Amino acid sequence: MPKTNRPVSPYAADSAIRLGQLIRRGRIDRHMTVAALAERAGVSRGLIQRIEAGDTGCAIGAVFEAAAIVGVRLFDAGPATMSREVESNREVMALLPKAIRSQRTEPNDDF
Amino acid sequence: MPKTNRPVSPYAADSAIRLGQLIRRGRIDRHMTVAALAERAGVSRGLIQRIEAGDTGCAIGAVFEAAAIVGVRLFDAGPATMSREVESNREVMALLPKAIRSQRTEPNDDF
DNA sequence: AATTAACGATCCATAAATAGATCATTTCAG
DNA sequence: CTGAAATGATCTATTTATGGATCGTTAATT
Repeated sequence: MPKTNRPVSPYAADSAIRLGQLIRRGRIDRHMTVAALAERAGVSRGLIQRIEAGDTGCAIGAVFEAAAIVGVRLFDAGPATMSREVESNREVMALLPKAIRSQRTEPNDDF
Repeated sequence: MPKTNRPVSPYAADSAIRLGQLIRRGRIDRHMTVAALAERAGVSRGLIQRIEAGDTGCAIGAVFEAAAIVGVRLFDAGPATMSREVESNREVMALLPKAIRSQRTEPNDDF
């Protein structure tokens, strides 16, 4: 349990917990100790524990690093294709409007 | 560009950038300004900018919160099913070994 | 083309995350 | 069953992220 926590929605909190589960599972499947994963990720043992617990305060870089090491696939792209995915999407991004003007109809809460 | 950055692997860095792209795209599709998203997520405007830029230092809770608001689907589970996904996986987790003993073949960093 | 909101970047003070050490407990191997 | 190792938890010092303000630039609308 983290010392303190900023308020987050249930979906965001659950997403962090889910990712923590995937990381823990991947680590155990690979017969790695928490300490071993921490060392390879370049972080402390305590941070790995918080990551696996789904602490929403952890830096996303540390979490993704741990995920990568234990083989958790992010956003339907493996290590080989993630870079290309990002690159090809830059073109798409370039076509989007650079600034949003009208708030139009009240922000959609439907999801 | 973030002030400072802890070293992360290309895959982790690209993953953060990819998620930032998805969030930015979702925000623009919904005609939301950066400021509007920031307010709804309960964070500062500057943080949203860093999130969309793929800054690996951002708290994962803030990133997932922004993702949720603009409708980015995480780990193949929408808001309705994420909670159940986590819950049903607790049983699976319970079956895994609680501690890892043998390093098996010492983490061979031979290459 | 002019207007003005949105954006991106930077600086500083403050709040928060992280590292590192330590201790108790659990759990696996012999 | 026993011993050693892994885990989980907690504490403090330090590093770092974040909020909030500001400024120049960009770009959408008229």
